[in-house]
Amino acid sequence: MLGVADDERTERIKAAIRAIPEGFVRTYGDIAPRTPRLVGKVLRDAGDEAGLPWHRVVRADGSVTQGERQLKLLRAELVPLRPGGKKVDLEDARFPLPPGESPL
DNA sequence: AGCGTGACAATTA
DNA sequence: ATAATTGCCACGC
Repeated sequence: MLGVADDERTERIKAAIRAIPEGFVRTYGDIAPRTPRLVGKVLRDAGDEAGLPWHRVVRADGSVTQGERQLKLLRAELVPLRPGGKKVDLEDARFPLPPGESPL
């Protein structure tokens, strides 16, 4: 079995990330208002090839965690960036909360 | 139980 | 706008 028992918290986070459509982003705090660091841990543990759109997860101020590598992926998906191109325009790119996934 | 660490967030200077 | 500080909470040893 490849995927084994991820904790419910971890699984919930993965699902939330997977739910981000192309062209949009969500912040760590939006996914887990109380434990944004858990999200980072999950992403790091998952790796770049985990099937998760990790590049669509950005910080609360619109800055990205993985630098140019992530920015390139975001630009490729037409994600609205702020002048300067270093941060995401959250006002336009932030994906609304999908039904069924309410933050604690 | 304590201690250190972290793909964070909000505040203050 | 950048840097430093504090708060937060979950994980691993």
